[in-house]
Amino acid sequence: MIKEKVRQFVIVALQKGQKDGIFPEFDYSKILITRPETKEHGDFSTNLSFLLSAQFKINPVALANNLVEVFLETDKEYQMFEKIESINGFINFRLCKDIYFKELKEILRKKNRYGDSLFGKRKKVQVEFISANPTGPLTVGNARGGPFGDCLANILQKSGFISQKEYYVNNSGNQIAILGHSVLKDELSEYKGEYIEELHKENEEKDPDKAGKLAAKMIIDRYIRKTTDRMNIKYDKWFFEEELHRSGKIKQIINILTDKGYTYLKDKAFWFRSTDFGDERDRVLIKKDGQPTYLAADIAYHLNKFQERGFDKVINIWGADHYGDVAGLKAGVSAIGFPDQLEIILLQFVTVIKDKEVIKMSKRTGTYITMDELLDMVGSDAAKYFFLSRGADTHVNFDVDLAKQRSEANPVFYIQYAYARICSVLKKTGIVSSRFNPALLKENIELELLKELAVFPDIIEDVARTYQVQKLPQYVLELASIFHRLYQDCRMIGEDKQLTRARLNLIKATRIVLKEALYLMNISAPKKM
RNA sequence: GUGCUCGUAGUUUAAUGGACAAAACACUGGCCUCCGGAGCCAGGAAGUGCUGGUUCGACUCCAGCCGAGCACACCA
Repeated sequence: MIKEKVRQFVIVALQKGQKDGIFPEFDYSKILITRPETKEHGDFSTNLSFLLSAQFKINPVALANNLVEVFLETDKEYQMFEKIESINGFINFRLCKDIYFKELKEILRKKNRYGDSLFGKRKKVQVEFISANPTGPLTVGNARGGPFGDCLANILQKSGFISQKEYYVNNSGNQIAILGHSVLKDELSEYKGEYIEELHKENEEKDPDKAGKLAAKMIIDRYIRKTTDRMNIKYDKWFFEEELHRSGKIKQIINILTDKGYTYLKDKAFWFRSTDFGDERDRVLIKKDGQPTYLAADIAYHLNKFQERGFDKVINIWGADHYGDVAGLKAGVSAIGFPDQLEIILLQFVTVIKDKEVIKMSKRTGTYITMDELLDMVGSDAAKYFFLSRGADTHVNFDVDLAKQRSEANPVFYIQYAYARICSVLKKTGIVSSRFNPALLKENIELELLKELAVFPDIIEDVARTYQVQKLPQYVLELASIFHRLYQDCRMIGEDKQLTRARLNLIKATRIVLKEALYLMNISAPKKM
């Protein structure tokens, strides 16, 4: 990664300066290497002088000037930079073009493995997402976690983790009984909607529990799975809660917690002392009617994840309505000996607006917009891009009436168009020799594209580190934009054979990165549109 | 009432405490005898809910207030 090379250079130069007695000891981990917003500020810049000035009470601007001299001196040996200068206390670096030319060859050589890293150290990580209750079709709100979890798992895999995708099916407990009653349409019926009508017609069971279980199975197969299939999400495993009850795992977890002394009996219920692990109140494991709670099953489920299946890390992507459960489950996971290995990402709710009114989503009242309806309206790629490009904490607004109209202008098509254009040019020219002289790429826009391509590995690692998935769609949009500008300004296939070959290799590299980024987002990369 | 999340151009969203707040859509004007016009160029448009504070520097951190969503179960 080019950014890391810059960081290493800065550290080496600093150490040299310290040896010469120019600078005092300093914590290098605080050094920030960033890409400036404007090109005039170079390829990378550092806040180093501000850090040092705060710590040692020196004027940052003067310090920056000194640092530049030290850097320039060090660079005589390394020959990495075209320009190092200080502006307003920032130190800006412009790298030699050779570095980028080498990176271009690297992309062409590594192909779709460009951006792969060992960041994850082959640790096993599980990403669990959507996991909506099997009591109805996926709503737009439920489905937000789909693209997010899918993309995050893909990026973690690319970053050297062994990642798996899982859907947890809560096919036990009260809600399944209620679903049964709803299918039977008796006086305890609650869920409403077309799918209930359909299940009601087909149902032959008399017993509400059995009817509910069967209905849940059908809802998974017929509705939920169909929707995840339409989004092309491939789960490694669908885990059924029922399994935990059947195999006695819940009893086991209660025994484990009891043996460790974290449980007690109160008001005829059996409690988990979760306050020992930072929770604000204790939680019930077994209700006074003898039935285990959802939490008991969930802790058992996580014991299975960590102990039986050996995941080093588990990332659960939940809707924000489950906020109240986070502390309880984290306490449970800590109690069974896996503290700090569970991450829970909460996705804020999607507000659906129709006819300028906010629709309250509820499967019980039957008012909701299903993900399938959204997919019918805008298609899978546009829907995925829409959700992916927003941060987890954002309260997304989704206007159904604008969806269709907006979808035609969805940036995803702009990105796919860039990909299709490249494919079209390369199809026209046939096989392109990989022997070319990158130094012929002299136009500013060519260099700009080259620099943007070289950022891809940074973006991947950044997402793997922060889970800020929206950085990837943003990056690809920028990349596509630079390509379109290049395409407008420069002829790819021209008189000059050498230049043509260099340019074709440049767009070949662009195609590699675009394709990989689209793959990670699970968005299609059409050769023709 | 308490806790969590959020409040940024007309709209939908970006912005590890860093440079003049960035894009897309919409709007206005322009660009193909030439590799795909689903494209390109130019322009107007917010100073980040409000009031203070911390800092060399705040959309970002802190306090208070206003507004929105969610949660505060022996439901899942």
